[in-house]
Amino acid sequence: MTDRSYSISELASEFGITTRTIRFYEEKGLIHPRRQGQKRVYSAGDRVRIKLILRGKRIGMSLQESVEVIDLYDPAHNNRSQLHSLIHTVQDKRERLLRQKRDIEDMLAGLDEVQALCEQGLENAD
Amino acid sequence: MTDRSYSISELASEFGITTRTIRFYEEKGLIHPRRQGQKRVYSAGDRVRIKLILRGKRIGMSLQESVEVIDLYDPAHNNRSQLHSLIHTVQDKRERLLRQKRDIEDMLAGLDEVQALCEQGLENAD
DNA sequence: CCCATAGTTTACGTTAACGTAAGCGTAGGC
DNA sequence: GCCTACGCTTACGTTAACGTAAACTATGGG
Repeated sequence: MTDRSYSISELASEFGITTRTIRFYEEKGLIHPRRQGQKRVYSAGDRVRIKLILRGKRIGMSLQESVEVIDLYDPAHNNRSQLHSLIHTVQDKRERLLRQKRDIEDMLAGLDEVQALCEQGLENAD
Repeated sequence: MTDRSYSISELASEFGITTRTIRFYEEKGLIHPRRQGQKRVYSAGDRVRIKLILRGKRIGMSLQESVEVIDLYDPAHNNRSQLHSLIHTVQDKRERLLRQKRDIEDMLAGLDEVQALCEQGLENAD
Protein backbone atom coordinates (compact mmCIF):
# COMPACT_ATOMS: atom_id res chain seq x y z
CA MET A 1 0.00 0.00 0.00
CA THR A 2 2.83 2.30 0.89
CA ASP A 3 4.89 0.98 -1.98
CA ARG A 4 2.80 2.30 -4.79
CA SER A 5 4.31 4.71 -7.25
CA TYR A 6 3.39 8.19 -8.45
CA SER A 7 3.59 10.25 -11.60
CA ILE A 8 5.09 13.70 -11.51
CA SER A 9 1.81 15.50 -12.04
CA GLU A 10 0.15 13.41 -9.38
CA LEU A 11 2.64 14.56 -6.79
CA ALA A 12 2.58 18.11 -8.09
CA SER A 13 -1.15 18.44 -7.61
CA GLU A 14 -1.07 16.67 -4.26
CA PHE A 15 1.43 19.15 -2.89
CA GLY A 16 0.24 22.20 -4.76
CA ILE A 17 3.51 22.71 -6.60
CA THR A 18 4.45 22.56 -10.28
CA THR A 19 6.13 19.75 -12.15
CA ARG A 20 8.90 22.20 -12.87
CA THR A 21 9.54 22.46 -9.16
CA ILE A 22 9.80 18.71 -8.79
CA ARG A 23 12.20 18.43 -11.70
CA PHE A 24 14.17 21.27 -10.23
CA TYR A 25 14.52 19.37 -6.96
CA GLU A 26 15.87 16.42 -8.90
CA GLU A 27 18.25 18.67 -10.82
CA LYS A 28 19.60 19.81 -7.46
CA GLY A 29 20.03 16.25 -6.30
CA LEU A 30 17.30 16.36 -3.66
CA ILE A 31 15.41 13.37 -5.05
CA HIS A 32 16.26 10.50 -7.37
CA PRO A 33 13.18 9.00 -8.94
CA ARG A 34 13.69 6.01 -11.15
CA ARG A 35 12.70 5.96 -14.81
CA GLN A 36 10.43 4.02 -17.05
CA GLY A 37 11.86 4.94 -20.41
CA GLN A 38 11.95 8.69 -20.26
CA LYS A 39 9.34 9.09 -17.63
CA ARG A 40 10.01 9.68 -13.98
CA VAL A 41 8.43 7.30 -11.53
CA TYR A 42 8.27 8.30 -7.90
CA SER A 43 8.29 5.89 -4.98
CA ALA A 44 6.66 6.37 -1.60
CA GLY A 45 10.08 7.33 -0.31
CA ASP A 46 10.50 10.00 -2.96
CA ARG A 47 7.10 11.33 -1.99
CA VAL A 48 8.07 11.60 1.66
CA ARG A 49 11.27 13.40 0.77
CA ILE A 50 9.32 16.01 -1.15
CA LYS A 51 6.92 16.35 1.75
CA LEU A 52 9.80 16.92 4.15
CA ILE A 53 11.45 19.41 1.83
CA LEU A 54 8.24 21.41 1.73
CA ARG A 55 7.96 21.26 5.49
CA GLY A 56 11.47 22.67 5.68
CA LYS A 57 10.51 25.45 3.30
CA ARG A 58 7.54 26.42 5.41
CA ILE A 59 9.78 27.13 8.35
CA GLY A 60 12.26 29.08 6.27
CA MET A 61 14.92 26.51 5.52
CA SER A 62 16.81 26.52 2.25
CA LEU A 63 16.53 23.43 0.09
CA GLN A 64 20.06 22.42 0.97
CA GLU A 65 19.36 22.81 4.65
CA SER A 66 16.24 20.69 4.37
CA VAL A 67 18.09 17.88 2.68
CA GLU A 68 20.77 18.11 5.30
CA VAL A 69 18.15 17.52 7.98
CA ILE A 70 16.39 14.80 6.04
CA ASP A 71 19.65 12.96 5.56
CA LEU A 72 20.10 12.84 9.30
CA TYR A 73 17.40 10.20 9.31
CA ASP A 74 19.28 8.24 6.71
CA PRO A 75 21.05 5.30 8.37
CA ALA A 76 23.70 5.45 5.67
CA HIS A 77 25.13 8.49 7.40
CA ASN A 78 25.31 6.67 10.70
CA ASN A 79 28.82 5.34 10.47
CA ARG A 80 30.17 5.54 13.99
CA SER A 81 33.24 7.42 12.84
CA GLN A 82 31.05 10.50 12.64
CA LEU A 83 28.54 9.88 15.36
CA HIS A 84 29.93 12.64 17.52
CA SER A 85 29.81 15.28 14.82
CA LEU A 86 26.35 14.06 13.95
CA ILE A 87 25.20 14.65 17.51
CA HIS A 88 26.72 18.09 17.33
CA THR A 89 24.84 18.85 14.14
CA VAL A 90 21.62 17.67 15.71
CA GLN A 91 22.23 19.92 18.67
CA ASP A 92 22.78 22.92 16.40
CA LYS A 93 19.60 22.26 14.51
CA ARG A 94 17.70 21.86 17.71
CA GLU A 95 18.85 25.19 19.05
CA ARG A 96 17.88 27.00 15.91
CA LEU A 97 14.48 25.35 15.92
CA LEU A 98 13.90 26.24 19.56
CA ARG A 99 14.73 29.84 18.81
CA GLN A 100 12.35 29.82 15.91
CA LYS A 101 9.70 28.38 18.14
CA ARG A 102 10.20 31.19 20.63
CA ASP A 103 10.05 33.74 17.81
CA ILE A 104 6.78 32.29 16.65
CA GLU A 105 5.31 32.26 20.13
CA ASP A 106 6.32 35.88 20.62
CA MET A 107 4.70 36.81 17.35
CA LEU A 108 1.54 34.93 18.26
CA ALA A 109 1.40 36.81 21.53
CA GLY A 110 1.68 40.04 19.57
CA LEU A 111 -1.19 38.98 17.35
CA ASP A 112 -3.29 38.26 20.43
CA GLU A 113 -2.82 41.82 21.54
CA VAL A 114 -3.69 43.21 18.15
CA GLN A 115 -6.82 41.13 18.00
CA ALA A 116 -7.87 42.22 21.46
CA LEU A 117 -7.47 45.85 20.44
CA CYS A 118 -9.50 45.20 17.31
CA GLU A 119 -12.38 43.64 19.16
CA GLN A 120 -12.30 46.41 21.69
CA GLY A 121 -12.43 48.89 18.84
CA LEU A 122 -15.45 47.15 17.37
CA GLU A 123 -17.33 47.28 20.65
CA ASN A 124 -16.68 50.97 21.09
CA ALA A 125 -17.86 51.60 17.57
CA ASP A 126 -21.41 50.51 18.40
CA MET B 1 16.92 55.85 28.27
CA THR B 2 14.89 54.22 25.58
CA ASP B 3 15.01 57.41 23.54
CA ARG B 4 18.69 57.42 22.77
CA SER B 5 19.81 57.29 19.18
CA TYR B 6 22.12 55.00 17.25
CA SER B 7 24.58 55.18 14.40
CA ILE B 8 24.32 52.78 11.52
CA SER B 9 27.45 50.84 12.41
CA GLU B 10 26.35 50.60 15.99
CA LEU B 11 23.15 48.84 15.00
CA ALA B 12 24.91 46.76 12.40
CA SER B 13 27.32 45.30 14.92
CA GLU B 14 24.61 44.86 17.53
CA PHE B 15 22.53 42.74 15.17
CA GLY B 16 25.37 41.08 13.32
CA ILE B 17 24.39 42.52 9.96
CA THR B 18 26.12 44.94 7.59
CA THR B 19 25.47 48.62 7.12
CA ARG B 20 24.59 47.76 3.55
CA THR B 21 21.73 45.64 4.83
CA ILE B 22 20.40 48.47 6.95
CA ARG B 23 20.56 50.93 4.06
CA PHE B 24 18.87 48.34 1.91
CA TYR B 25 16.00 48.12 4.37
CA GLU B 26 15.62 51.87 4.17
CA GLU B 27 15.76 51.76 0.38
CA LYS B 28 12.87 49.31 0.52
CA GLY B 29 10.91 51.60 2.82
CA LEU B 30 11.11 49.35 5.86
CA ILE B 31 12.64 52.01 8.10
CA HIS B 32 12.88 55.78 7.99
CA PRO B 33 15.75 57.06 10.10
CA ARG B 34 16.10 60.81 10.37
CA ARG B 35 19.21 62.63 9.24
CA GLN B 36 21.82 64.86 10.76
CA GLY B 37 23.26 66.42 7.64
CA GLN B 38 24.04 63.39 5.51
CA LYS B 39 24.22 60.91 8.31
CA ARG B 40 21.47 58.56 9.30
CA VAL B 41 20.39 58.68 12.92
CA TYR B 42 18.35 55.80 14.25
CA SER B 43 15.80 56.09 17.04
CA ALA B 44 14.84 53.41 19.53
CA GLY B 45 11.77 52.79 17.38
CA ASP B 46 13.90 52.26 14.28
CA ARG B 47 15.99 49.82 16.25
CA VAL B 48 12.95 47.82 17.30
CA ARG B 49 11.70 47.69 13.73
CA ILE B 50 14.99 46.21 12.60
CA LYS B 51 14.86 43.73 15.43
CA LEU B 52 11.36 42.65 14.41
CA ILE B 53 12.34 42.39 10.76
CA LEU B 54 15.18 40.06 11.72
CA ARG B 55 12.84 38.00 13.86
CA GLY B 56 10.58 37.65 10.86
CA LYS B 57 13.52 36.57 8.74
CA ARG B 58 14.46 33.87 11.20
CA ILE B 59 11.09 32.22 10.81
CA GLY B 60 11.20 32.45 7.05
CA MET B 61 9.19 35.58 6.35
CA SER B 62 10.03 37.85 3.46
CA LEU B 63 10.89 41.43 4.31
CA GLN B 64 7.55 42.61 2.98
CA GLU B 65 5.70 40.09 5.08
CA SER B 66 7.58 41.13 8.18
CA VAL B 67 6.69 44.77 7.67
CA GLU B 68 3.10 43.78 7.10
CA VAL B 69 3.04 42.11 10.50
CA ILE B 70 4.91 44.91 12.20
CA ASP B 71 2.47 47.45 10.85
CA LEU B 72 -0.36 45.54 12.46
CA TYR B 73 0.89 46.96 15.74
CA ASP B 74 0.79 50.44 14.31
CA PRO B 75 -2.32 52.27 15.61
CA ALA B 76 -2.33 54.30 12.41
CA HIS B 77 -3.75 51.28 10.63
CA ASN B 78 -6.52 50.91 13.16
CA ASN B 79 -9.19 52.98 11.47
CA ARG B 80 -12.41 51.17 12.23
CA SER B 81 -13.39 51.07 8.57
CA GLN B 82 -10.96 48.21 8.21
CA LEU B 83 -11.13 46.57 11.58
CA HIS B 84 -12.85 43.50 10.19
CA SER B 85 -10.33 42.91 7.45
CA LEU B 86 -7.60 43.52 9.98
CA ILE B 87 -8.98 40.78 12.20
CA HIS B 88 -9.09 38.54 9.18
CA THR B 89 -5.47 39.26 8.41
CA VAL B 90 -4.51 38.54 11.98
CA GLN B 91 -6.35 35.24 11.80
CA ASP B 92 -4.50 34.27 8.62
CA LYS B 93 -1.14 35.06 10.13
CA ARG B 94 -2.03 33.13 13.22
CA GLU B 95 -2.91 30.02 11.28
CA ARG B 96 0.30 30.09 9.32
CA LEU B 97 2.29 30.56 12.49
CA LEU B 98 0.53 27.69 14.21
CA ARG B 99 1.31 25.45 11.28
CA GLN B 100 4.93 26.50 11.39
CA LYS B 101 4.96 25.75 15.08
CA ARG B 102 3.66 22.25 14.44
CA ASP B 103 6.25 21.78 11.70
CA ILE B 104 8.99 22.77 14.09
CA GLU B 105 7.71 20.49 16.81
CA ASP B 106 7.58 17.60 14.37
CA MET B 107 11.09 18.29 13.29
CA LEU B 108 12.28 18.50 16.88
CA ALA B 109 10.69 15.14 17.55
CA GLY B 110 12.59 13.75 14.57
CA LEU B 111 15.82 15.12 15.95
CA ASP B 112 15.10 13.46 19.28
CA GLU B 113 14.89 10.12 17.54
CA VAL B 114 18.10 10.69 15.63
CA GLN B 115 19.90 11.66 18.78
CA ALA B 116 18.62 8.60 20.59
CA LEU B 117 19.90 6.41 17.79
CA CYS B 118 23.24 8.15 17.91
CA GLU B 119 23.68 7.64 21.62
CA GLN B 120 22.62 4.07 21.29
CA GLY B 121 25.19 3.66 18.54
CA LEU B 122 27.90 5.09 20.78
CA GLU B 123 27.10 2.70 23.59
CA ASN B 124 27.20 -0.30 21.31
CA ALA B 125 30.53 0.86 19.97
CA ASP B 126 32.23 0.37 23.32
C1' DC C 1 48.90 68.85 7.31
C1' DC C 2 47.85 64.35 6.64
C1' DC C 3 45.82 60.15 7.67
C1' DA C 4 42.56 56.91 9.61
C1' DT C 5 37.73 56.18 10.56
C1' DA C 6 33.04 56.33 9.65
C1' DG C 7 29.78 57.78 6.68
C1' DT C 8 27.58 58.70 1.88
C1' DT C 9 25.88 57.64 -3.12
C1' DT C 10 25.72 55.05 -7.43
C1' DA C 11 25.79 51.04 -9.78
C1' DC C 12 26.81 46.55 -11.30
C1' DG C 13 27.19 41.47 -9.55
C1' DT C 14 25.42 37.27 -7.27
C1' DT C 15 22.66 33.33 -5.42
C1' DA C 16 18.49 30.69 -4.67
C1' DA C 17 14.38 28.96 -6.34
C1' DC C 18 11.87 28.55 -9.45
C1' DG C 19 8.85 30.61 -14.04
C1' DT C 20 8.24 30.48 -18.79
C1' DA C 21 8.74 29.37 -23.45
C1' DA C 22 10.20 26.50 -27.37
C1' DG C 23 10.34 22.30 -29.51
C1' DC C 24 9.82 17.50 -29.37
C1' DG C 25 8.06 12.47 -28.18
C1' DT C 26 4.17 9.19 -27.22
C1' DA C 27 0.06 6.89 -25.81
C1' DG C 28 -4.94 6.80 -25.76
C1' DG C 29 -9.52 7.99 -27.76
C1' DC C 30 -12.79 9.11 -31.42
C1' DG D 1 -5.07 9.84 -38.87
C1' DC D 2 -5.27 13.49 -35.89
C1' DC D 3 -5.99 15.74 -31.67
C1' DT D 4 -5.30 16.08 -26.64
C1' DA D 5 -3.00 15.14 -22.47
C1' DC D 6 1.04 14.26 -20.31
C1' DG D 7 5.83 14.05 -20.29
C1' DC D 8 10.67 15.29 -21.71
C1' DT D 9 14.93 18.51 -22.44
C1' DT D 10 17.22 22.87 -23.08
C1' DA D 11 17.71 27.37 -22.07
C1' DC D 12 16.87 32.00 -21.01
C1' DG D 13 14.17 35.16 -17.61
C1' DT D 14 12.87 36.76 -12.95
C1' DT D 15 12.62 38.22 -8.02
C1' DA D 16 14.42 38.89 -3.42
C1' DA D 17 18.02 40.17 -0.61
C1' DC D 18 21.77 41.60 -0.27
C1' DG D 19 27.46 41.77 -1.73
C1' DT D 20 31.03 44.41 -3.63
C1' DA D 21 33.50 48.02 -5.64
C1' DA D 22 34.45 52.81 -6.76
C1' DA D 23 34.66 57.37 -5.67
C1' DC D 24 33.52 61.08 -2.59
C1' DT D 25 32.74 63.77 2.13
C1' DA D 26 33.46 64.91 6.94
C1' DT D 27 36.02 64.89 11.18
C1' DG D 28 38.95 64.10 15.03
C1' DG D 29 43.86 62.90 16.31
C1' DG D 30 48.81 63.26 16.29
